[in-house]
Amino acid sequence: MTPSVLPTSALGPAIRGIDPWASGNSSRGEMKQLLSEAERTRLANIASIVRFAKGAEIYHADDTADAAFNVVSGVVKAFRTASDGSEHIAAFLFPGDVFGLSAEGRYVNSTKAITSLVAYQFSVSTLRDSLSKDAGLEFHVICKLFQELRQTQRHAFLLSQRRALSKLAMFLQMLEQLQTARGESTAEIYLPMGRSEIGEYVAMSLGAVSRGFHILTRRGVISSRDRRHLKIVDRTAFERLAADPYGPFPTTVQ
Amino acid sequence: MTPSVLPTSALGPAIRGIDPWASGNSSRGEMKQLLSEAERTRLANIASIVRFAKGAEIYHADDTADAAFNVVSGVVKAFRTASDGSEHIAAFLFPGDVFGLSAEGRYVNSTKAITSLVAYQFSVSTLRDSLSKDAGLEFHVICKLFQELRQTQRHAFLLSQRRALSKLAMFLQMLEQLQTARGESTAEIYLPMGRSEIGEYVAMSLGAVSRGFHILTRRGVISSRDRRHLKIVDRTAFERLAADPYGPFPTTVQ
DNA sequence: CGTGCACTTGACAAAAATCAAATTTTGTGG
DNA sequence: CCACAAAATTTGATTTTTGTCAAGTGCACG
Repeated sequence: MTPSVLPTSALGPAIRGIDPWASGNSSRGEMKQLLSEAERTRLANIASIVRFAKGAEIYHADDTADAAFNVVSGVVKAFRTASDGSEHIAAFLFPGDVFGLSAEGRYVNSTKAITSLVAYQFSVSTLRDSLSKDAGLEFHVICKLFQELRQTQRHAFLLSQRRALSKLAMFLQMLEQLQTARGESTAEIYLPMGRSEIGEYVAMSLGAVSRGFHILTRRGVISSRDRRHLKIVDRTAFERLAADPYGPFPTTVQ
Repeated sequence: MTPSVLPTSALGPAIRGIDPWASGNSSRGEMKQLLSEAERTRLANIASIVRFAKGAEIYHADDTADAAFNVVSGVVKAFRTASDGSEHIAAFLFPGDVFGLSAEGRYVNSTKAITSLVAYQFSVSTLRDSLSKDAGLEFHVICKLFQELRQTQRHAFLLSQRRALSKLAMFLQMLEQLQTARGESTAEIYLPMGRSEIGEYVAMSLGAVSRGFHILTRRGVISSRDRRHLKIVDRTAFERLAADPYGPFPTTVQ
C-alpha cells in the first residue's frame, strides 16, 4: 500500500446515503450528500487524497487498521480469502462510500481497487477525535452505518436465493439502483467488475455466472453492448426474477 | 400487536455489544454492557416493558415504524416474506439486542417472538429526542450498529457457503459464540428455533437441515440430548467445517 | 499484431431441492 | 395423567440445478 499522495481538493469528502430518520421518504432510491459544506471542509483538513492503480491492494485483512477511506472515484472490493483459497466478496464500494472505518483494531476484510481509484484517506485516530467533538458528524456516521447494514441485509437476501438467474437479476438490480442513487444514467447498467468477481459476490461458480448471463440474453431479458455494458430489455421478466422484498432504499432496520 | 404492559423494571434497558473503538481487544467473544448505569436509568424512563407470547407477531414489515424494542429475555426472529410465500430470516435477536430502531419510516422486516418474550418498548420519536440530546448514547448506538453490521456480514458469509454441513457448522458456531457472549454456559448449545427456522436462516430446505444434523451426528461431530440441545463432540472436525475467516468479534468493518 | 488472461461452452458428477410418506413431539381437553 | 389431534421432524425416492474440469475463443493490453 504505497499510493501517491496529492493535495486535498476543494470540495472535500462526501458521504452519500439516506437519513433513516428523515420524515417523508417519497423519493425511493435517492441518496443525498449527508455532510454539510462545513463538515466536508473540516474533514478535508484532516484528510489526504490518495490514488491507487487498478488492481492495487489498499489494505489486507488482519492488518492494523490505522486508516479509513472515502471513495471519490473508482470502485473497491472488500473481500475475505477463505482457508481453501477461495474469495468471498463482502461488498463493492462506490463513490461516496466509506471503508476501513474503525480504530485500534484490525481490518476484517482485504480491499482492492478494481478500477483506478481516487480516495480520501484519514488517520483513524485523528478521525475519531473529530468525531467525538462533532455530534452532527457522529449522527451522519450513524446514517451511513444504517445504510451499509441495509445493503448487507440485501446481499444476504440475494445469497439466500436458490436460483442462479434470480441471484444475477437481483445483483443487476442492485447495481442499477446504486447507479441511479449516484445520479448516473440508467439507460445502461455498467459492470465495473469481472465475471469471477460477480461470482464471488453472489456465491456462484464462474461458469454459472457466464451461463446465467447467456440465458438471460437468450431469453430476451437483457442485451449487452459488450461484457460490461448491458440493458434491461424485458423489465417485467427482470423484476419477476429479481423479486426482492427488500425495496431499493427503505427506512428501517429489522 | 397487543402485548401486556408492565411497570418498568429497576435495571433498565441493556445493550450488549463490543466497542469497536476500544483499544486492546484481547477478549475475543466478550460482549459488554455498552450503556452506563445513568444511561440505562434515563432510557428506563422513556420505556415500557412489554410481553409477547411465543409465536406472537411484534410488528409486520411495511408497518409504520413507531416503536423500537430492546430484548430483555427471549428470542425474536426478524424475517421477510417473499412473493412466493417463502420466508427468509434476516436475524435472530437475543437479550441485549435492539430491533425496530428507526423513525418515521416503515419496518423492513416482520418480527415474531419465537419464545415467550420480555422487551423494553420505546416510542421512536421520544427515543430520537433522547438520542440527539445525548452524545454518549449516540456513540453507543454507533457501536451497536457496528456489531449488527458485522453479524450481518457473517450471515452473508455463511450463506455464501455451498456445502450444507458447512452452513450448519457455521450456524452452530454463531449460536455458541452468542451464548458465550451472553455469559451462558457453553457445555451445550441451545437452539431456541425450530428446524424450518434454521433452514430459513441458512437458506436450506427443511429436509436438508434435518439430514445435515443427522449426518453431523452420525459422523460423531455433534451429539444431541434432544432436538434443541446439542454438544460439539469432535471440535477439530467441527472447526474444519465451520472455517469462518470472520472471527468471533473483530473490530473493523470492510 | 501477437500473447495472455478473461470469458464462454460442453460433458459429467455431485449436491441439494422436491414431493411424499412415515414418525415423533407437543399441546389440549377430558 | 391419558388419549388424541395437530404440528414438527425425519426419512426415502427422484429430479433439478449447479459445481467441476477441460477445452475452446476472443478481447485487451502491451
